[in-house]
Amino acid sequence: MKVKEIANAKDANNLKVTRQEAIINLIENEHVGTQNELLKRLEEAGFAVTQATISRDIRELRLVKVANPGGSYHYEISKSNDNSLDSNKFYSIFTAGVNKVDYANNLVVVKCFTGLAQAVCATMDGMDWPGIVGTVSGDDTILVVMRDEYCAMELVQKLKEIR
Amino acid sequence: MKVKEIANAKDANNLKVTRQEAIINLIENEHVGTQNELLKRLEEAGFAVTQATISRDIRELRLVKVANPGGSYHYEISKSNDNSLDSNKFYSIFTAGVNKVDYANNLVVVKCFTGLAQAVCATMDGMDWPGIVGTVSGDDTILVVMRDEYCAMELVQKLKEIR
DNA sequence: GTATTTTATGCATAATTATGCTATGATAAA
DNA sequence: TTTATCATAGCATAATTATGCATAAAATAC
Repeated sequence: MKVKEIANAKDANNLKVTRQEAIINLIENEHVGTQNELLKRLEEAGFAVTQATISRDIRELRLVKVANPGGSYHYEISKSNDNSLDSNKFYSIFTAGVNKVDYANNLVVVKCFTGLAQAVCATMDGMDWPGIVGTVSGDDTILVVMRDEYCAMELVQKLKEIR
Repeated sequence: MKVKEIANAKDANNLKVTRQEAIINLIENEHVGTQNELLKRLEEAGFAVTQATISRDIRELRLVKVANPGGSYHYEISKSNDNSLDSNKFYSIFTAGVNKVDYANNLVVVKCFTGLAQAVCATMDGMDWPGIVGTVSGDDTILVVMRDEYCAMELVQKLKEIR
């Protein structure tokens, strides 16, 4: 295979990717209500595709159309995408960021290295564990409110196993 | 106004509400891919409406259709962090900002849309409710320490009424 | 090299969803 | 009471979105 062909291939491959990136950018920065609107915006940005392609992009990106309070619609990134947090990802963030885990009553305290609490907390929220009523995190500490003391104990046990 | 009329009014009013509750239930428990599918399920559950009505329900409930990894689609509840407070003058900061309220023991956890916890917390502090010992708020969660569990329960009840 | 498979996309159209108009019944006002 | 206003939902249809089929180009296999 010639070098130029490789280049073309990469360009072609990137085309879809960059277009999809552009789509995400667009819907994050303005209210796009229909695929045709998106089509026009993309055209302006130099991406000439048909509505069919955009429909497929939207499926691949798992974008969703949601109602505005006013009655119109706009596309946005599905928040359920963020939930696709596999345990592996959690483990690495957790082991990297957590210093100490303890509990008192129905409260679990997760001590993190400074600045990492937010990240670890977000990851923990994403795991959607049973028994968690809510979480607050500061700079280096996460406070996890559990339904009861037993849940707290269980969680601490689980977390200690991970480390 | 006669008693019967009141009853009818309430029934009529509840019809939409209970139907929408049924819709939420349905989409949470099985994969509903289209509004027609939903229509059939609702029929089975005793709600005879047309697709148009379902479309409107979906708009009101702000449900979204999202792609499954397999290529099909299903409806789900939007986890949209709608921070567009300004767009809706009808709602108070509380209804706009609060997502979920729960408690465990003497702690009340108020889950807010990201970034709104501070604002909501300030509003709550200003209300000067009885039984509140103190509040802490992170990015999206407020932790309210109550005098005791009974107070916590009461507060949660009050907050749920507001929403 | 050629053949085969895969990927991206357009076109036309099917499938799905949203909405203007209207009717009906409830609520509020006069 | 009578009239006006408001909310719900059906019907028909417009608007929007998804997809089967075809094509081209690229990746892979032979």
